[in-house]
Amino acid sequence: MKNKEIIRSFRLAVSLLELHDENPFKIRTYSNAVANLERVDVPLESLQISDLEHLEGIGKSIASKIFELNQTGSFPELDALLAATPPGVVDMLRIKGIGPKKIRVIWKELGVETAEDLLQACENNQIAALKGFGSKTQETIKNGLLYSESSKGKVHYATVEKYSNELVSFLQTNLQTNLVAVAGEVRRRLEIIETMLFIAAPPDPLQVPVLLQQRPELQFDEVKSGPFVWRGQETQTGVRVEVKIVAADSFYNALFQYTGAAAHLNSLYNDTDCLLQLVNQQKFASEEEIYQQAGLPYIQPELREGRQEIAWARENQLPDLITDEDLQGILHNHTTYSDGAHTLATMATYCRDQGYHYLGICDHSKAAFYANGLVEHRVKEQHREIDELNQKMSPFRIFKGIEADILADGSLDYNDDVLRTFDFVVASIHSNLKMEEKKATERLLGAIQNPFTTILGHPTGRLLLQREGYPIDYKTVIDACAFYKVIVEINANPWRLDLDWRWVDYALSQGVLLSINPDAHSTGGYHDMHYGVQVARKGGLTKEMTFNAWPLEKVTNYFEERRIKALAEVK
DNA sequence: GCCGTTTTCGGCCCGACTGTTTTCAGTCG
Repeated sequence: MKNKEIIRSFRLAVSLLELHDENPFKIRTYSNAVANLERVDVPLESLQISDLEHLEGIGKSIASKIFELNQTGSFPELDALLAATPPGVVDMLRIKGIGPKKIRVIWKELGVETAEDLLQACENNQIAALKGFGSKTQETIKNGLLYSESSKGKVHYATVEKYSNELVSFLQTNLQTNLVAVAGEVRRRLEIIETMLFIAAPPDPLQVPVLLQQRPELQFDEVKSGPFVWRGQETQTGVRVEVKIVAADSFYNALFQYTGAAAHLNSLYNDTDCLLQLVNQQKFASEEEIYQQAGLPYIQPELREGRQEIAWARENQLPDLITDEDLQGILHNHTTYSDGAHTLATMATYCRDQGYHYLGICDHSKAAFYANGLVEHRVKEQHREIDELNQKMSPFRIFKGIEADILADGSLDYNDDVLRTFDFVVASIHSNLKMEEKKATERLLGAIQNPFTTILGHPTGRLLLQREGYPIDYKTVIDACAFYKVIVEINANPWRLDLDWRWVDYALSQGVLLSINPDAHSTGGYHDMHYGVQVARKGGLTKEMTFNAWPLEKVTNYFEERRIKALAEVK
């Protein structure tokens, strides 16, 4: 069992223990164990019970539970807790804004055991009438339910990327043709995927369902399928799968038609004709040929959303999109100083060995107590270690950064004397996420105006498919970043991808630089940068405007100049 | 349930906010 799955099981156990009103100290122990397990960087399944017991926060009891999880996929106490809880109540734990205590009340007092009943209870005002509840809590629950309902069957792009490539290879190999490709949302690199769509031109259409039947993870939906379309579901993720079967000479027409969003296909490429009409008129031997026929340069799939790519193409102004290989360094990363899994030295070495030239360490600041945020003397300690490593690892460079919490009033949680010791500062909101647009925007503006703020971190705090970000006035925030020369982060974590790519072109139009930051909490986290690049490309981001695609020297100078300017301002 | 002893019991991480209260419990990060 992977560490992540083990941790997930214990997290569930924590919630269930809370739900069943168990001893709070026992709950705290489990919860501590989760926090400690997150920092373990060896596979837990490789450890014996005696090794497990030596881990911090893990005693005899939890050690044997971890061991049993590995053997059987569960442990008796978890099974017992699950058996004592209706599945619908377990699902309710996912709703943001209410926790186990409130769920317990709803379950016990009202006998609500499913999401449907819960929604009904909200509609009937039964929730608001409960002791300790009110109309706002009821509204929160209702919104949470509707949000999770709307998230059903949807997954993050990162969840399907590898799988969809594998399925293409599988079909190509077994159909003995190269004419199989990913289309649709996945090819356009949308951050959320509802359907994995494939186009295949097999020698014999009947081969496709036969082959797909060999895949145990795929469930066939006979009713929705036809002779030239296979529809079903990938059962691990619940995401829909669709394979369109076409003749070889229609392959590129189909690929084109099922890649672009409707708005792209319906766009006029001259004064009278749209791309869809064009592609219905004749057969093409490549997508390049289609655009050529339309008198346009080739448009990358991720841009085909029907926004302004046609206008760009018509003026020959298509951006030269950023690539994974363009990135020179990795900014905004955590270490064991705060809530990361790997030490500073490990994070630095791995970064260098991946071929990058610089690393920005941005552990949590002191207000983030829950994440072991750095109080002032630990900042100094970290800076000493960075100095030492920089000596050893030169010309590779570690920048002293911090992810400073933006407090409720828009100020940062260190004073200027501390802020001045960093090479750069990523300012992010982590607390009080429930805000009106005006308050959230003003809070961000406060941070943007701080002369020490270098980068604005995950601007909306959203967690895709889990919670919406706080609402912000994007234009005002981006305009302020332009005015105060603050770089905007594209947080590359597949759950965040925040700044949303739909605002990248506006930021660029205002001259705002963007930085693709993984927010890595382990060395593996660096690889999330790939997802950041994907959405950045959708937004039209170029190498020139990607801050961490700049070479080391240029980045060093930028930080230095900004710091000097900040020091002059606060004097 | 874990830990660290004043070493087999007793104590056990925060701070802010919200929504509900009318002094505080629940939730979040």
